Amino acid sequence: MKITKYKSNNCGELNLNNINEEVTLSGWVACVRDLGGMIFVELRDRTGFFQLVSDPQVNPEAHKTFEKLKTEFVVTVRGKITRRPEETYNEKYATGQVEMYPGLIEILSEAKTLPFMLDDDSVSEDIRLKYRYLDIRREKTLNNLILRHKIVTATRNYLNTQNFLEVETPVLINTTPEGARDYLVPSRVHEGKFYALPQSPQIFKQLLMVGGVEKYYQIAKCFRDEDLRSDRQPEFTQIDLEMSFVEQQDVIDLVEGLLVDTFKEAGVEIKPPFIQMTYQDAVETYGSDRPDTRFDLKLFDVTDIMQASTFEAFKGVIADGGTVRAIRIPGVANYSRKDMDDVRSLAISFGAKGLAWVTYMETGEVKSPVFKFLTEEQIAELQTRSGAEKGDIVFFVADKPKVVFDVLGRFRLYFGKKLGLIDENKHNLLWVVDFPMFDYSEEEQRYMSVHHPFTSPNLADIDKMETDPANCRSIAYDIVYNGTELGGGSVRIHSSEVQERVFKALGFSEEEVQKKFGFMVNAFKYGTPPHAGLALGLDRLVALLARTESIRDVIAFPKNSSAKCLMTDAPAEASLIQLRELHLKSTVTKK
RNA sequence: GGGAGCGUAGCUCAGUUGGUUAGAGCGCAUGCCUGUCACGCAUGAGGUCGCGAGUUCGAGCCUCGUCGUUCCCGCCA
Repeated sequence: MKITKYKSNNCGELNLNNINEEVTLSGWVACVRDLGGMIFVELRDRTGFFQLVSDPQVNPEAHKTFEKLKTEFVVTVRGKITRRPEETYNEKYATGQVEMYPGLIEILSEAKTLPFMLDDDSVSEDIRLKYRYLDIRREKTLNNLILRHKIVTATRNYLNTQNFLEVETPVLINTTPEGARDYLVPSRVHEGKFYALPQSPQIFKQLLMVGGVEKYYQIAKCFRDEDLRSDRQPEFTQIDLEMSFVEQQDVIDLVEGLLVDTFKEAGVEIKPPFIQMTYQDAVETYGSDRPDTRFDLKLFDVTDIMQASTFEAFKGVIADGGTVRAIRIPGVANYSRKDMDDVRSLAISFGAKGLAWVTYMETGEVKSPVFKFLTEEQIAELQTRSGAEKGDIVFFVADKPKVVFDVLGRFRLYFGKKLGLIDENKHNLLWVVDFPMFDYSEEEQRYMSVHHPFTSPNLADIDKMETDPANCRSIAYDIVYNGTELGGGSVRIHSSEVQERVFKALGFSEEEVQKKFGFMVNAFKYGTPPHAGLALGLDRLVALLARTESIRDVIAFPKNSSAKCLMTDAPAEASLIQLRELHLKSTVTKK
């Protein structure tokens, strides 16, 4: 390291190899142990802890300063590294065999008593966020930032080696017609007009492909004005990349290599190629487009059995285009009536209209409210198909396919967690491919893009865009890690004709297309390479590798769950002068 | 927008059926203590029980409202 006036070495890097070296250290006083005579001080910097000792008989001058020290004072010390008496070695610290009797000590900055103790892991998050600069002094928070840095560095190294160019795209752009709510920025120069902050650099990175960049990446800030969750912040970071002259598999190969390198930074070894599962398989088997395959509990189809039964409720659902699926939950046959009521409420809260079940009691008895509608053969077939054993319950949901898969998928996760079936040491990565192109929105009464409007349809399904949009597949893919969507991407449309057909299928008029995407459609008329790309959620990736629940833990200065910064109090009111300059008038009435 | 949980000392929490002066640990202050490393010992300071209203002879505790915070649903191409 470069030697400065304040530092010749880092605290955490000293050991027996440095004995007798004269060093200068600076840092924070983590702890003072005043024994009356001797005083022990733990000095902390980014790298770790180092013990200072003061003895009034060794150095009375320095000792006077030591007596003034309090927690979190910033000090600089100079002295010789010495070996601790062997019986006082501290195995807990890397520097536990050495210490220093400083010849010189200077207090660089005093500190008030902190509002919370740095070694207390149970301090509530709002206090840590209010004093985030103190929270960052905590080893855990700092380590998360260090891990994030390592992952970003590994990403840059990997992509640079693969000949990618890192290109910045603008932050002040136009609003995005599809997708999330935009953050708007009023224009001072253009009265009544607004920029928006990007939800992603999507259009720009595609235009970089038109521009011949061929391989682009960016550690890109993205903004979405939607309600927050522990894994969602209003501003977040994507590892965004795009490549020309490639197909889906080329992107997958590249990203698998990237993930190997980034996971390595967290000490996790993963081995591509990862499983590729179709969207349809994922949804039918796991009830989710981001299946957690760390545990089994697969859904299965019983539509045919119920169709052949005399259970009119289920038969009606099936006649209306519905389906009946089931899941076997092991070891819950002893559930009380109340437990079962809770499970039923859970199903209803997940969107089911009702819940049916078969209980395989420990005694061997098999009970179900639906047995009266079934023949012996059908009951036997149910057991064969479910593989149910004594102690299990098989749950059924009948509804529109979307509802059934969603409910049973959530059931699967709920019981997976509750019954402790999830092996936390697994690192299951998989690709979900063949996403549908469109999804019908009841609210908007039209088809919407499942991915985004620039996603290429599967060439085999291209004419379904007009004839059967619901069954038109796209060339879109998601990377899923332990049941979390880490990122996704697609092969993009590179033909302006196909792009116009997609816009039409989405219900955009020609005027709308010209107005919103005219520049893009035009750009594509000047020679566009086939291209594809993907974006990874950096915050989620780091949070998962740091084994923390919330992405706030891996962001230096995050917003709380109501999108507020507890440290700076942003967002805040703007002055009337500012508003006037921006041609804005608040509609909020003051209380 | 909806649902649930939480809010008592600087921090983390306890507080019985509504009943006298609201407690603990840590931190902080002062004193003692020469090999500590969660140093130890002693003494002490520290409270708008989030805020407002209501019920009651009496509210930290019950009711309503409100604010803050967390999680979930909706939302997040």
